[in-house]
Amino acid sequence: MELRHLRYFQAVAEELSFSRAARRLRIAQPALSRAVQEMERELGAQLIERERRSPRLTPAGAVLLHETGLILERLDDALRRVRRTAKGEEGELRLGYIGPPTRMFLSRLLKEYGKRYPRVTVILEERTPERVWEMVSKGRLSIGLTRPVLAHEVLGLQTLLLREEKFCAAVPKDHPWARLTSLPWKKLAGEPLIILARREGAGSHDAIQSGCQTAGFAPRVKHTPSLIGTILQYVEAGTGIGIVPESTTSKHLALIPLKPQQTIPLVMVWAKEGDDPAVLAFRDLVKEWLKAGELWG
Amino acid sequence: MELRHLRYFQAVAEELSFSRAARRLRIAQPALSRAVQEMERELGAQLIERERRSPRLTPAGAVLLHETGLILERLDDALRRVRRTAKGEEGELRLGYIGPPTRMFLSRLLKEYGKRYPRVTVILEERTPERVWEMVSKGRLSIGLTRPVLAHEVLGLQTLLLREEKFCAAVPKDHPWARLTSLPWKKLAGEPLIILARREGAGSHDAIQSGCQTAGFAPRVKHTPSLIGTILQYVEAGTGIGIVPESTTSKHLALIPLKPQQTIPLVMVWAKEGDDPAVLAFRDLVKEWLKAGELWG
DNA sequence: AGCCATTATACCGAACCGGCATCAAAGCCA
DNA sequence: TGGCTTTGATGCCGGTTCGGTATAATGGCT
Repeated sequence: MELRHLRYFQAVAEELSFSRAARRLRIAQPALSRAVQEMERELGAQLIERERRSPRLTPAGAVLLHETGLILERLDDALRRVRRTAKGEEGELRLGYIGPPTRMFLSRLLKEYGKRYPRVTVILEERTPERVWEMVSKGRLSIGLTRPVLAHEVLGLQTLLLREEKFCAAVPKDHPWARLTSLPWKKLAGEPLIILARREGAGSHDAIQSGCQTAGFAPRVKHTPSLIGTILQYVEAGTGIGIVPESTTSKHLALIPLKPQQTIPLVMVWAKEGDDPAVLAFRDLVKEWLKAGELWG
Repeated sequence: MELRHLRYFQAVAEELSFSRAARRLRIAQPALSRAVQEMERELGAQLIERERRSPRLTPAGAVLLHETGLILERLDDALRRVRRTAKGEEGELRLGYIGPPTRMFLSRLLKEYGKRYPRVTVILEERTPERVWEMVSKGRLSIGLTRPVLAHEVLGLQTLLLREEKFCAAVPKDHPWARLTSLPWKKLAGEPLIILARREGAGSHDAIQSGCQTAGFAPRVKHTPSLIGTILQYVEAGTGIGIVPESTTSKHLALIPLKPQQTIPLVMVWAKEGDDPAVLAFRDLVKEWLKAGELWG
């Protein structure tokens, strides 16, 4: 199946006539007949009924016509955007991020960015920390907001530290610990813990493990859901104690910083050789806000 | 530009290597180089930087990769749907309609239809009455809900009368006429009238003209907006008297039927030779509701 | 510096695409 | 009803193009 087939089919389906469509496409009619036949063979479906004088669309043909229109239109639009991007007339910023720790500033940041650079289309992709790294290094994302991962200086990637976050214990508001201003790790020994699944953030998971080890005990992990929100649900249900970064927010729970401080960084990451002005501008905006302390309010 | 180019580019951009991509595509590497070069020439834009050992995407290339993924995915999906439609495993109902007079029943009707035939995808297209006819006759729509137009039996189209609507004068609730239960056309002589633009519904427009002519005067038309809603706005602002079909609803206005009755039909229209089960089912549902009086509540 | 891997170029054969000529079928008209 | 016209399908041919092999050029790595 090639675009040629789609374009030819579209012409025939719109004109409801092979010969008229052929004239419109400036090719001979037999070529059209053959192209449509090829499509029908490949799809194993009749697209056009030709019994009568003027052909009619089958239901399948009607579906295809509709989709074809959208696809060709979309392609046209895409190629136009590519050309304009190459000329620097517009840009695209593909931003990958991890949800919870960016919630505090991301929407504000994007609003400001959109105001300053209205011709840049922003594409958001929420992924796991590792996936963000991988996609940035492959050029699928232009910028990532994520956790550091094990071996990352390897590839031509650069990073900027946005914040060091402390870990907190999350407990119900009526829990005996709820009023504490800090909590030693060793108090968690034996408690049922709820922490993020390792595949959703190896850094976070491992930092917690190491916090416990330093305090001299092995954590009793009860659940490892994939979303921070799910951790909070478990805690609210009284299933155990959640361990979350301090940027987490919750109405019904108390967050108590753990001591000694075990932190996990939030970083911005990008490809070293990026000369995309849209990306440069975003990096600069983040640096500006970081200096002014506006990122964290 | 052909799909081949898009597929090839996608492979290269994903692998970030011509030779690896070539292996994945089971073609030789030079063919790939050529195909990408062709694209770059056609677009007048560099997509991939090849200076270093491993190629990198330019901003334009990144935009194209993103769009390519969506387009190819969409195409895949479309072909799958076409195949399934041909086998009768799923269906598509492309329904064209005019907004205001269908508002009373359309959402209820579609809900019921969706419940009875969950495998049918419904595609809605709101258009002008003429456009609905045209699209049905060309097979772009499977069913139309619209006004009759001048010469329509010509094509192989069939119709079903859903309703004869009277015309009403729309006035503010505090207007002297607001309490009347009917209003003779001739009272409108000299009044500033607000009626729908002719291109949005020649039938409606002409029926109003003929109502005035029969009453022996030429209407003083003040505005002809393209939307019924706009007519209501004008009337609320005290700009004049609106003429609308009785199916119009408004909180702030009074609608007074005009006498002698000048009516405009609402019809369902479809292609005579339609054997699409999804369309058949819809027609039957409408007939059923029409008989039971459920269409108009 | 030399080797290896990767991409670009040159050339060639084969496949494919489109054009022409022709055929079969269906409407249109007298 | 029978010829005329129009439309889509089929067969065949020539030219373009697509992909493969061989090879050159380039850059990274040891």
